[in-house]
Amino acid sequence: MPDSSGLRMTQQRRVILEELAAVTSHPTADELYQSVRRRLPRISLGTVYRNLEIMAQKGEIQRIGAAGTQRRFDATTAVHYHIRCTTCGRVADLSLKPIIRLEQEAANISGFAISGHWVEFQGVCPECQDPAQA
Amino acid sequence: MPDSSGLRMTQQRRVILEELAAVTSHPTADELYQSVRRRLPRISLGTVYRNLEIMAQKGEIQRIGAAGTQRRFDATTAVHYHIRCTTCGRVADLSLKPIIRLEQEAANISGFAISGHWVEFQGVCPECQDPAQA
DNA sequence: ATACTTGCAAATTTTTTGCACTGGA
DNA sequence: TCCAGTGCAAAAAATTTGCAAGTAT
Repeated sequence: MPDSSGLRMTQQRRVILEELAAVTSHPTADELYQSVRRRLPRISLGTVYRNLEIMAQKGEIQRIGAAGTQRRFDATTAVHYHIRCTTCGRVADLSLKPIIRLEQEAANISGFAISGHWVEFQGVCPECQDPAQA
Repeated sequence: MPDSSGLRMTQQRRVILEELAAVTSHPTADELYQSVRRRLPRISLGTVYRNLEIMAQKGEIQRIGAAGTQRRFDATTAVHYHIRCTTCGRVADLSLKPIIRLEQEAANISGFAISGHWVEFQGVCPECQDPAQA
């Protein structure tokens, strides 16, 4: 049978992807819904959830670890590192060269077929370290 | 002074901590509730949530990234690495020597006061790679 | 045309909270 | 004592799902 991926590039899917790619803030499904809504007022939150889930499954986007309570997403599937402020909860990207070698090591130890990895640093951001300055 | 935290070691807190320390499965609040319940039948789910939250805040336990939908916890606060099967969702510990040097680098780049970091590898576990064998 | 997708709404699941009572230090 | 902590229950938040209608391919 033809067409194994079976995914269609609908307007909703495209806009969700575009909005996600446009920010570096690792939005939650609801945050994304709010911004997508400005372009597609009739889109539903359910559709956003469904698409994020499907695309994450297909590896087109990345589901990142819980910074807080909610699930967050990232359009950059390439391995990259995050840093989270334990005080204000902000999550930022960190331009640190990923250590791919680690994946080989992890594969050897675990027997898993490694597809990627991600790293999150925890700490207190400059603003929260010095409240007066903020 | 000895204890500025103001935390009391209640029976509930102690049992939650013990049960969490007894497993390596990084349970969700509800899973933990189920096991704590066997020892303290009258404990409430709310209490489990409250304690996990408080202890995570105090750094006595670790809140780990969303492996799936729910928040998960880990009694080991030392930096250690996880590996998650993208097929079955299982999360396991990985005995890989943590690269503390990374924290220094991250601190230099970001200006954050780094308190820790964690790494999660994604991949397919041996069982899921070969279903017939499992 | 076919069957993947959507919007809507209801249902679930997960987490938080108010409150009066309890128990640890 | 006295206030952090608890159980309970209700509320809020987050996520999923059934279904009829819409639309990429």
